[in-house]
Amino acid sequence: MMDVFEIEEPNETITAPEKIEQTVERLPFLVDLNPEQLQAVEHTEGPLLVLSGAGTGKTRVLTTRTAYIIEKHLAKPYQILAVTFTNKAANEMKLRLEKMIGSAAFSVWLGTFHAIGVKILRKHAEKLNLTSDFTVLSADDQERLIKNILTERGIDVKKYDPATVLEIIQRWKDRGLLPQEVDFREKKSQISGLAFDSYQTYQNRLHTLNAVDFGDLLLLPIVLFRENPDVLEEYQTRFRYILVDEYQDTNVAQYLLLRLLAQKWHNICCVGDDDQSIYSWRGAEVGNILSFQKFYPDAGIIRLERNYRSTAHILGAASGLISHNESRLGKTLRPVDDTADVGQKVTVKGFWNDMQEADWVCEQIELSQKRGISLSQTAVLVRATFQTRLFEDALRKKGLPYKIIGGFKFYEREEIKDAVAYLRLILNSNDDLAFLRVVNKPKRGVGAKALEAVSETAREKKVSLFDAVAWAPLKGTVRQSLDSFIYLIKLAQEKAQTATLPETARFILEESGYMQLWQQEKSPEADGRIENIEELYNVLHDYDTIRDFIEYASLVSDTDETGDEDQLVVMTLHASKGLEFQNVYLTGWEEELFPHKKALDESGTDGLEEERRLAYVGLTRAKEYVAVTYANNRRMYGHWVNALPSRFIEELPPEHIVITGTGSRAFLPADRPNYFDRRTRDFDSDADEGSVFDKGQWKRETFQKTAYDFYDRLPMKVYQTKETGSRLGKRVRHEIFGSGTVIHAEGERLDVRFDSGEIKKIMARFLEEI
DNA sequence: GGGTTGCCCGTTTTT
DNA sequence: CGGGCAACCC
Repeated sequence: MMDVFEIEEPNETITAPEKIEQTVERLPFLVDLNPEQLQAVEHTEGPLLVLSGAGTGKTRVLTTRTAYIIEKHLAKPYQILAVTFTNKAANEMKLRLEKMIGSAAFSVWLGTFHAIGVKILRKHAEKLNLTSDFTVLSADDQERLIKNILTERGIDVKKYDPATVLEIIQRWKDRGLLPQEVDFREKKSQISGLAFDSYQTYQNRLHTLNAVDFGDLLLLPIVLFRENPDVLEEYQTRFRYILVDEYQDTNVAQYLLLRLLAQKWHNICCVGDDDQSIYSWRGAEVGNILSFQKFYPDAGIIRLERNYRSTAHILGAASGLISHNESRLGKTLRPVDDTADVGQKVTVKGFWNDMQEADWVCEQIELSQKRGISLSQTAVLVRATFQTRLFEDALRKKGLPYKIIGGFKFYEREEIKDAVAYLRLILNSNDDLAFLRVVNKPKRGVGAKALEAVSETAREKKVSLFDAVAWAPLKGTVRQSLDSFIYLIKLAQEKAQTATLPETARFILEESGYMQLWQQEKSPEADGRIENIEELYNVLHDYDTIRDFIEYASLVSDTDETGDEDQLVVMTLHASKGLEFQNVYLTGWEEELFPHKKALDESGTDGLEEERRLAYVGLTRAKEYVAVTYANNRRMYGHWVNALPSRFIEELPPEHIVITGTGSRAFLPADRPNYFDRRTRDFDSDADEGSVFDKGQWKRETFQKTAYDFYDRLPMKVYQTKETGSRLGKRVRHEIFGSGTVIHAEGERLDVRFDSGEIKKIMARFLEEI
């Protein structure tokens, strides 16, 4: 739950840390640590990078370190910032911390990057010309918005995919770039040109909606800090210690944010594993971890290599595989105990086709279940979601209880989004996006024509769609049904004053006829949808206000799986990161599927290495047993495709694997070029010296603003005194109003006389200097 | 304004 | 093969 930040910290004076001496003699929780972990906990002052291999106890280090800082009175709980990527990780940490230090755990600023971002933004929203109740757009809201923008510009959205445009914009945001900061040379293709041209409009539109998107939750705090050094200082002073989980997955924006916050005390501890960086396609910059020392020259580095999870054979297989990667800091996983049983070798098995593969896996699972291995200790991992269907069928046939993870997220389901939109409308009837979502759901006879009339009126009167209904030129049934829709929402708003959240929700969904919509439908999914809404009511019980709930729902994508039942899981390799199982089945190890063709086509060697890291993640999920499988023939999109075993299979050291059945290596064509022999790989030859970061990893077109340019540029920007007056007289360009001259400047608010003669107040960030 | 057909496309997706 | 979506028709 998102109850992370509720405690207001007491306003007490802070004693300088050096003045406090160790008041706590024995910290019992330290005895469980191995020497490296202990070192990571005790090295509190100055930047520290903890390279933490899979299964080496990084969460333990993070939580213990936090507890240590508090118990040693180096800082108050509320002076510590601990960030994670997922809510799950944040909750886990909070729970463990509470066990160690009790309720003080709840005063630590502990949450996801995005939750921290939202918290900061809400507090200072007005400085960014937002109000503190801004909405966080969901992924589909974002897409609809960008689609509207493209359509308005007469772009054929069939030819130019809005999702791609949005993605390009997101990547810019991931790199901390505002519209005016994106280099025009990034218009490398037609589609990126479109993104370039739409980015500013997109931001303007968000702004009018009093909304932000996910990227903004990181980007806007940076803007806030850049433009308000006093605000930045407040946070810098507060956060004496910063801890970061999964550092290999941070993007540039997150890096910048951390850097800003850590600038005063420099006590930043980042924990991560470069070998598990699998989200570069989402904007993660593995460079953040690879060049930590470059950013923080006085940084300490500690390697955690003692693996508490897997057997020696599994570790050997994983280490052997990942050693084929060039771009890594280098780390070798060792079993904790050399004398322990080395366990079973990794099983490698090939099949004629995908169905046989699935059948075999399910059979094995059934067998091991009979031998006493619980299903919940078993995972089937796939590269792509379409593979899950096969296992679904096979498992159902066998009657084995299973759960497919991923794909359909609770809060992304149509019915849940609809229900949430109703709630949003009750919370704030000016929420135009919510209005649009539900105004004709169930059907109220409100079509495009009526909506156009309403939005026309809204534009004229400068009011929300909701308020515009009253004035809009509507007649007949549309008039009637819209009026009663408005009335119903108002009624619900009243009810919300006194009723509980589930009651309010039930009221609006029943009275609006929304539930009926699904009750009448006879499709097999309809029942599921109703169940989901019932489940939503359950979730709502945990919240006091719509606002609290919306905040939660907009930042959390899945219901934290309750899963007490003994069922096995089928999921993607990506989704498996951070989890562990006794037995793991790694399926579909075939060329083009894994490594995936697209990864190779789009990102070449970097792509291949990321795929290999994915394989490494998969292998290291297992405690005792791993089976790697592949099929020679696979049904894809209706036709049969044949495939070669994955090159990754060849990269597994022979001494750690056992090849069984038809899965002979003879399947590998003898004449296949050794295109994955790393010695023959085409690599940047002039980069033999220097950090890992300098090697081939960062071959980018020189014009592109790499993370580096921005990293170097940033501190200056922040410490620059505000250049209020200097903007006077500057020639600027605005996305919509065209070019003009700055005639008055008041902080970031500028008065611009546009060439059309119009004078407008515009925020500097919406302008581009020309 | 709403239902139906036919066409396109098909990796991964922490928030 | 099958879902999603836009053009198309009633």
